[in-house]
Amino acid sequence: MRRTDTRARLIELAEDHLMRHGYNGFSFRDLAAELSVKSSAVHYHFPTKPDLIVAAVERYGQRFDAWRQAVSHLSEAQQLLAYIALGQRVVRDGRVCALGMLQSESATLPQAVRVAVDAVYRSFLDFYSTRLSAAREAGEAVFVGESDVAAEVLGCTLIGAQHLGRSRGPEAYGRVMRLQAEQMGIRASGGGLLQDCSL
Amino acid sequence: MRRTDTRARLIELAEDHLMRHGYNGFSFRDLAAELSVKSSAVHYHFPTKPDLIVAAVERYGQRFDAWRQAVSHLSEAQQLLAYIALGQRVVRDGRVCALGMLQSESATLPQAVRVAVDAVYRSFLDFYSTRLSAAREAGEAVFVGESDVAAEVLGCTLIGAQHLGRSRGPEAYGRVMRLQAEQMGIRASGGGLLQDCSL
DNA sequence: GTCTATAGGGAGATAGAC
DNA sequence: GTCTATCTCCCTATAGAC
Repeated sequence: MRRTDTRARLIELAEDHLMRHGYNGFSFRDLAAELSVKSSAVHYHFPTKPDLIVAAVERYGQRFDAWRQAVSHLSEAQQLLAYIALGQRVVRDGRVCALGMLQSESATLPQAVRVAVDAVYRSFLDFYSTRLSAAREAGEAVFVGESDVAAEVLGCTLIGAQHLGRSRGPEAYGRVMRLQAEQMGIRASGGGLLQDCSL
Repeated sequence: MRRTDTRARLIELAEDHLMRHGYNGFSFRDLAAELSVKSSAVHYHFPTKPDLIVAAVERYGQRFDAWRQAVSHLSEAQQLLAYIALGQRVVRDGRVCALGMLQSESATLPQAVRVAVDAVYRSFLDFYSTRLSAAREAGEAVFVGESDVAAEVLGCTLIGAQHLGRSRGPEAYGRVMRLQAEQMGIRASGGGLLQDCSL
């Protein structure tokens, strides 16, 4: 059977496997089986595994950029809370942020993948940092020091909470992030349901 | 060559590999080579890989208990700061808390290992929780809500910061944990060098 | 306790037919 | 674009000699 969208499907599938089992937790054969093709067909589209993963990570970054765009109409604090809520849905789905997964595997990753992860990580940090900074000025957040560092703190806690949430239930993620948000004085002033900002 | 301490050495080695590359990041052959024996000798001491890892995790818990004992003379806040400082030395050494590593792999772990990790995790959480609670009463910490949840927050941030520290340098760990400690109002009142509490 | 030898399987990757 | 077939390597694990 001749298909034209295998390449795109592979990137999607790879992203999902990455978030569930990490770089070393799945093989080309696994992906191939789910698309009812052989692993050699996968190698046709992506000669090596790093090639595929880099593509998946880059797409992950693009999707995040799209998400940022989609929630940009919300208040600063609401955008942060929306991302935290998004993180919980990911955990409920048995997954973890792809960057968090890859970061924990960083010592066993091909260099090309590490580089790609690093680039996308900057996007995420930029989001946290700019929102936190603006939120503080708008009186929607209270924290000390540079917003860049506060952004790192928030990111670390979120990743840690996702790992925790997978082994001890999604409620653990909720508990942790709720308190952390409170500690950073993140308060939504505008109202509105965060559940609406999925994607 | 006939040895009597291979079993103990294997547990030590396994712990180290666990902290560097995780459960799926090393093999019996790797350990065997480092002890200049064959992998079948490893299987003699530990029939299966989960057997070895469970033993390593349990020993990790025992070492942590010993560490708690060793720092118990310090003030509550100092004990917390000592653990945070210990975490940075681990990162400088290219490693990560074994529990943090295993937690991120949780989806691909044999059940026996997950159970062992869970048990030891409770030790760590108990440490955070009791120290935070006592520190708050002693005016050495300021945070809202239950100390159990604050403990989870601190633990998540620390694990996340260790992963971050490995991919972006140990200073990142320091930045993050310094701010997080500050946010939780953790202040050492007694003085004294934290560097002394290595173990 | 450790060895050699080996079974049985899965990984990433390639060659050449269709 | 996808297939079959195959290579090479590494993994966990076992049997039986020393």
